[in-house]
Amino acid sequence: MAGAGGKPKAAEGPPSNFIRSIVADDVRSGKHARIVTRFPPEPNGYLHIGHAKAICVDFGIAGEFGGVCNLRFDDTNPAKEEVEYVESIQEDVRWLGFDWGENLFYASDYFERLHDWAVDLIRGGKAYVDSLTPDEIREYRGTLTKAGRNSPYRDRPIEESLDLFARMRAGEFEEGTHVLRAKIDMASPNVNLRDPALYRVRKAAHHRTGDRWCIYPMYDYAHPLSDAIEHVTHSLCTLEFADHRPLYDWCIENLDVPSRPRQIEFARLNLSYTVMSKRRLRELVADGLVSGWDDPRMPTLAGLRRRGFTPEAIRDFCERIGVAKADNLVDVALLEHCLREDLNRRAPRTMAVLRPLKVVIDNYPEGAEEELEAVNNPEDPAMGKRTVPFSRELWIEHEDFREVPPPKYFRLSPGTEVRLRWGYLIRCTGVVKDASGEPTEVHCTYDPETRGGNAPDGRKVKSTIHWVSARHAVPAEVRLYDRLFSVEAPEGPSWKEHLNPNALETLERCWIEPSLAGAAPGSHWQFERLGYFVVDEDSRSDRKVFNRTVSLRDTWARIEKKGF
RNA sequence: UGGGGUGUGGCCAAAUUGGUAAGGCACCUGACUCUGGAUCAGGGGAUUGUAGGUUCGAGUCCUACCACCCCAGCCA
Repeated sequence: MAGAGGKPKAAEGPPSNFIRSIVADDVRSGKHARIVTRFPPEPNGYLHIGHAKAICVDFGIAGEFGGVCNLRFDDTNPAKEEVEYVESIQEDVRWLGFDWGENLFYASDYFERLHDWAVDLIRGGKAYVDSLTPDEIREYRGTLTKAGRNSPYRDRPIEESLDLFARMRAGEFEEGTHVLRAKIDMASPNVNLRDPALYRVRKAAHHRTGDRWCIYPMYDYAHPLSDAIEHVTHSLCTLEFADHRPLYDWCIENLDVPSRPRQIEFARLNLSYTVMSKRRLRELVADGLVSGWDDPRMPTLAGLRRRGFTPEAIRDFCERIGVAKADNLVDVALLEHCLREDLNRRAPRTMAVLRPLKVVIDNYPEGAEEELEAVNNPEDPAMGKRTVPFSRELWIEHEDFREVPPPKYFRLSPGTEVRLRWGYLIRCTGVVKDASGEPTEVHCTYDPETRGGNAPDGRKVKSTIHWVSARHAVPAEVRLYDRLFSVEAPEGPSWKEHLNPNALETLERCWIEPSLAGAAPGSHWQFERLGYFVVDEDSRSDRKVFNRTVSLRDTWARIEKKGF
């Protein structure tokens, strides 16, 4: 309780945004008894983190106001859609942490009703069958600055349109010969209103309706009506559909629909150092530039999941970026921050050596070994302790030794003493090098009095390094991932030239501590001082593969970068 | 040159009816530390696209201008 006179603390809660305000107003005014939104993916590709933003907005708003969010597949174009995608999309939305309950729908569920409404439009003189060719239609449409002209078929008798439309449905016409158009205004400054197509002939098998239909509704017609059928109150979509809103409203106003949804547009997410369009992601997959939709370098949810991202981190990210109407390019560093914050809490710490360098502790008895106690997560004592084996020969990280240490380098070098994490203090006494001068073996002595890491005489050491006992180490493969592109905003026709060639580095000869031998695929671990890693599905029981999800913040890397 | 949308510190993004620029990320410094991790404390940085105007007072209102994004699929 705040003391008398204490200033009221600003209410913590989701940051305000314009959509939340609109919905809150509508709830307050009693306009809607219950809020309904929908997430309407087209099953023609995998979901990416841009979709995650939309999902969080759609489900988030509904959830906040005690409403529901439907998952509705916008499957009105059989030529591009596949069941593989409807399945992956459901998996990804569920993985992200959202539940549509019983509300799984398909626009194709409404084809019959949509068709009947189209007939109503024709009967009312509000739509007509056009028999111009696609090229002619384009020509008649005019340009952005010049009005279009009416099709010669625009005023054909209603009965004739009705007959033609019925025959389109019956499959009597080939694709491109006839199309049903709304009769609106060929001179509209908004080209979307220049008698937009409502139905086209498509003789392709649909993944749900098979070959029952020869005509398919266009997005601009199917979407508002599907929303109305589902009693969606707020139809949230991205900015590029703002120009379509008048058409969205036209459909609703000209038909006897069961409810009046409202479309609201917000800016889509752009992330630095990656691409976000399905077209480009599909191209990366098709060209073999990545291993698939779930390549850990991809911004797809499947890729991020395999990379080791958690749904919690992604949701947190989506909340932090906000919702507005300005074009944006969000720094991927924010995503990484959210990830580290989540993984720091949940990932047990372990030790793994990625680029091994042998250390021999000369004064440690040959053949001896012992178990050292290690804390699993200093952030969470409940995660307990484990034991790690120690012996005379160890692997340490190659970069943790420098024969000639640069300024401010605190790690091992001839004469210096460091702490082995959870182990002893060791002092470097010598180094063995190969013909090219590369260190191959470092010799040290240990101080038996420092077991566990502390010196009885209180002397301090400037650095603690990780290690793995050579005799006990388990071999593993580690895949180091980095950002997919080397430029912030890969654009233009040559966008693929900016792919980061170092986005994947595979290390085949890594050593992990024995406790990691049974790590389950998908489990998250911190390799101390290195980063967060996840067990990849490519792992076999005798050979684990780890993906680096994200590195730890590396102050030394920054010092070093500035220093030289 | 038509229509729609947007412009707030490097990147996102708030700001009840105009009242005197939140917060996060990034960056820098210090403290602490058996991860150069985490954590904590502090700091730099905005004439709110520009120019005018209204007002005691404008990011919020008015005018003009500039910049950027989207639209001419029988894609979504």
